[in-house]
Amino acid sequence: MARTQGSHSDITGPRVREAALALFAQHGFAAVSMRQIASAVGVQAGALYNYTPDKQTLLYDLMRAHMEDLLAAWDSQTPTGGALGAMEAFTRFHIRFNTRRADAVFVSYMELRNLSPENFEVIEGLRRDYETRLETILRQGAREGVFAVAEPRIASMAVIAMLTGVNTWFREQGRLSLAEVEEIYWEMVRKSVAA
Amino acid sequence: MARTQGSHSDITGPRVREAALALFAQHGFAAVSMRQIASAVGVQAGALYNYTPDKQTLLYDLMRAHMEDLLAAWDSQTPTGGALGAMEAFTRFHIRFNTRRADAVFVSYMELRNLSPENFEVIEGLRRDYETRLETILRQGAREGVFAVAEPRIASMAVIAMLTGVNTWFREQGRLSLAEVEEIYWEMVRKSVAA
DNA sequence: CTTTGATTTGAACGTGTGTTCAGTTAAATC
DNA sequence: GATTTAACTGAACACACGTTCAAATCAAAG
Repeated sequence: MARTQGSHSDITGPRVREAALALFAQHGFAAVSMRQIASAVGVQAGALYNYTPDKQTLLYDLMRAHMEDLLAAWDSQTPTGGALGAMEAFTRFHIRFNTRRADAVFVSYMELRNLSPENFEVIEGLRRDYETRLETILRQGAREGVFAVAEPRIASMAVIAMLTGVNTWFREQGRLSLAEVEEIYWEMVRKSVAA
Repeated sequence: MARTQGSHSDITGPRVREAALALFAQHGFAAVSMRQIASAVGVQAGALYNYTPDKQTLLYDLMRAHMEDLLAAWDSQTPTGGALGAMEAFTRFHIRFNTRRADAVFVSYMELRNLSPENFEVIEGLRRDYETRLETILRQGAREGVFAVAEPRIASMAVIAMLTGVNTWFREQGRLSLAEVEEIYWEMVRKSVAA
């Protein structure tokens, strides 16, 4: 045998995904060609097919990886302080995680309609899983008497929509630091679900 | 002279815009061809160029019309009851207006990157105008002592993000009526900015 | 140094793109 | 009914698309 499995592959594979993510975020999935991605990586278009069976699967893999990272990152935390503590942890986690991966967040939201029905179901399921994490906190808080939410499922979607909105305007070099942004949003979130 | 200006034109023009809006919302601007739009209207692709100079301008006109409708509809209201009354009016207005024009809202948010720089500036300006309407209410409420918001501009974006999120899950035939949805969101919004 | 096979190239495939325009159609005016 | 002209067709333009694959390349193993 010659050449251990994946020598350039170990480098090119990630670079393909990085370039695709950045380009998809900037121009949209449909507006980006395989040749553009290849050019950003520094290979010919044909070489991409060593790393993905097709363009659609490349998108799907990016989105699935992002959603699984998100869930794994949250699940690796163990918030203390009851429902209120969990709520604060979730708020700060969501803002921090999402602002650091703006491209992946953007693509995972904007390009859902470019997924095949089966792939869409998987991604949508992961999104629902994430929402359920927050819904569980809200229900727990209602039992504890610290939250008053008429519809925990809808409240969880409302809070997530509000927090994800940070990505549309936040810039690392802007007037407000990430810590300040967390503070502002945590205050609003806290009050919005408070008993 | 023969034929008053625009006979079929009066009918075909709006139909082109309707078809384009629906298709852009469903598949995305870049993924929709002029031939698809023409086919939905029942004409050949060439005929579309009687109604738009090019595909890009068709998108721009749809987005501008939507944003101007939004601003005009809000400005035609004259809320009473001080800042709190205005806030409630804004919340209910935004939900009602946006759920009824889901396609236009979706396109106006998702396809910003497909606008030319000049066109983008115009649409972004209209969006800022709308946010400023809400920001003004928040500042007024702070003066009145009924609201406590550290950053009115950011709070306005947070509230709008939360309210626009309704569009991602609300269905006319769903479990909750629009009135119930308004109620749930108004309670959350009210508390989130309350003093 | 030769062998091996993973990796990449480069050209080709059929199909679709936005846009243009000479020519056709048909409705409204005189 | 003849005339006018807005509205539309249908074909063409040059170019770009995703994907395939035989051939070339080249780093590591023997």
